[in-house]
Amino acid sequence: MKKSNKLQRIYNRLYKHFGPQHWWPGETPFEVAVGAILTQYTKWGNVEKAILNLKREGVLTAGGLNNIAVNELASLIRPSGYFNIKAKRLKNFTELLVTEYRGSMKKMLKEDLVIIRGKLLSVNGIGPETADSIILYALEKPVFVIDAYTKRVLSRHNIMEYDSSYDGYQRLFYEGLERDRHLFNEYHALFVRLAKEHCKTRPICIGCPLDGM
DNA sequence: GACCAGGCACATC
DNA sequence: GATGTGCATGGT
Repeated sequence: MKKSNKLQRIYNRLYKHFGPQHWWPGETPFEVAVGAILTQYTKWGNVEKAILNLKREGVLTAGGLNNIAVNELASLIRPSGYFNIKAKRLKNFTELLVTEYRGSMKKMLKEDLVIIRGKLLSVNGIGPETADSIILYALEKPVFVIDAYTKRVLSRHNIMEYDSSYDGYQRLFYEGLERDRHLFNEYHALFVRLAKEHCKTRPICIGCPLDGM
């Protein structure tokens, strides 16, 4: 069986088992991008509390975050952890958005995928996973997001060494699948669901729908 | 009360 | 290039 077919078969199995995941939770592209930064090494439930605070204060916009004092922003996002460093990261992202795209995610969306990715990666506090989450889930362009869940599932099932590089993981998907943003969106969300329910921190997966593949 | 969570930058060798 | 460390809250 070719690798490419295997990746597609895994996707088919997961989709049949779990159904569509409706990602990303967020009302606007800007909110999705903010969530991508806040969720760095942090549970989503904590991020939701921070986002609610930003909404309540009416600052969940490019202009809002650009104008608020960094220490005030830090206190609002406190529940998401690492709040001082993340406040700076949100400021850095917003600065890029304002200076390069007049504060508009729609304008950002119009630029070439590779150029956008390079600009995001040049922002202090945005690494490959955060950049790709923004590109896939906020801008709806086809990149595959590699996170701790993706790595755990693929390594548990002997498809990749856990410590392989980010690019190495991505290549696996780019070589094996159609470059389709709907597919990449659903696939990554399904990995998260699978990891949370079956491939937990313990060194084996229990009741995994991928067993026997 | 320990342990973990959807990273990233930076220092050091 | 590999390895180690700081950043911090909230749930289990």
